Amino acid sequence: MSAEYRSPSEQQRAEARREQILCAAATCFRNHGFHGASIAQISKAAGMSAGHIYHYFDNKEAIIAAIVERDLEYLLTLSAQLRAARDTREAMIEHVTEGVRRSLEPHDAGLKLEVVAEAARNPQVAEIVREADRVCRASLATTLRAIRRADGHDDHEGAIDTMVELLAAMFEGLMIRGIRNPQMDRAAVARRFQATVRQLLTQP
Amino acid sequence: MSAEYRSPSEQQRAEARREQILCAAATCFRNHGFHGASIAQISKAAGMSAGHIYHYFDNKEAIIAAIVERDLEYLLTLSAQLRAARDTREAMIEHVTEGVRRSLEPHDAGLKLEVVAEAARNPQVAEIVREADRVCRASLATTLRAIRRADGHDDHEGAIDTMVELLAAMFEGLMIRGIRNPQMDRAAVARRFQATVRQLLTQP
DNA sequence: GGTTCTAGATTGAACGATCATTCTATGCTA
DNA sequence: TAGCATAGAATGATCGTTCAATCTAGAACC
Repeated sequence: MSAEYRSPSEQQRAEARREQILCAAATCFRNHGFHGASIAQISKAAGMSAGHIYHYFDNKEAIIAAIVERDLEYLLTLSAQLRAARDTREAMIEHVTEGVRRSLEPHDAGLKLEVVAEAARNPQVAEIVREADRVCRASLATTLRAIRRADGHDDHEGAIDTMVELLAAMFEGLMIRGIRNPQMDRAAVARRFQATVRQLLTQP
Repeated sequence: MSAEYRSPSEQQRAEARREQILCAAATCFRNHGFHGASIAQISKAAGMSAGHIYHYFDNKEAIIAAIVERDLEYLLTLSAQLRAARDTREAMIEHVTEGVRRSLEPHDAGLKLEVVAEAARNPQVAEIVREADRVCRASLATTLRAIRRADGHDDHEGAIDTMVELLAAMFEGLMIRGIRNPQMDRAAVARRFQATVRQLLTQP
């Protein structure tokens, strides 16, 4: 077998191994934080030796970076789905409940907050996070513009971007709320969010 | 000097020492995270030996807990100030700009996100955070109820709590937005936030 | 088809650094 | 001189990372 050639099954196997490490690392990071989780813990969770992890990742930072990069696709596929809907505005408003539920999922929220906190102090992570956010904002802005145009509104450039920021702040803030106040009335909050989004989309 | 008695100057000195440690620790936690910051770093930043820190705090966790407890008063004094204003509603809307500015302050936001991320995994920190949040929510709810009553609205119990959650999510979410998208148009976002808060307060 | 060979997969011990914490000795103040 | 404040060395654990040794699965040859 030459040094360059890799059989498909070998590539698959390597990819599966990487994924195995990333899943284990995500769990450890969620439970102990980026610096609180050790390679020893991650390797145990991934069911392999500590040294072997270094065959797939240069160092611990590279694992963090890889985890951050994985989480981009959800909002993109959502945005595409909404645009494909018959009535994009109502589809989006309809989807608010699901968005609230997702933001309150402690499983997802914990890791995402960990990532943002790390981005606040680690320039390498910050760059990845900001690029991903840029892509998501652009996608959401396109959807929003389509909705507003369909309703006959002609917003200037910055107005759409500001709507995107408000929407993002609401749902990202909800991740924090879920941790700070786990007893909140989720159904009532979902309804209030829905009403607020509707106002935002339909205002003159 | 008896074991129990402490002169006022001694108490002051001890309190100043504690504060010195907490300030240094806050800086270190903000820059490196809770687990990334070491006692050695904190002691160097505080200008004292590592061992001496253990005269004032049982362990590293106790420092974290003390830092979390310090950050309660801002929202409480704000809430009281608003209620003391001639027109509480307009005072609150007026204050949105300042609130947006504060949420986007990376200095504050970084540490607060670090605290919330820690609360998501550390039950001891979670308890402190949730109690502080409970107090803040109650205070904000009182202010909101006063505004709504003054305008002749009679909201049922849960409605006010849900408004509080939406407001909190917006401003706490803005801390995340400031990290994920530092280039956002802050003035435009502030205006949009102001309009949204106004709609929230004046709706039927 | 069975044997040999080989190169990547994998392990676990070893490394030096650093961690939180403890302890002892000394400085200082009243 | 008594007792707290303080420093800094010592401790044992654990950290991220490296490395030499072993395993294993398939290619090559007979």
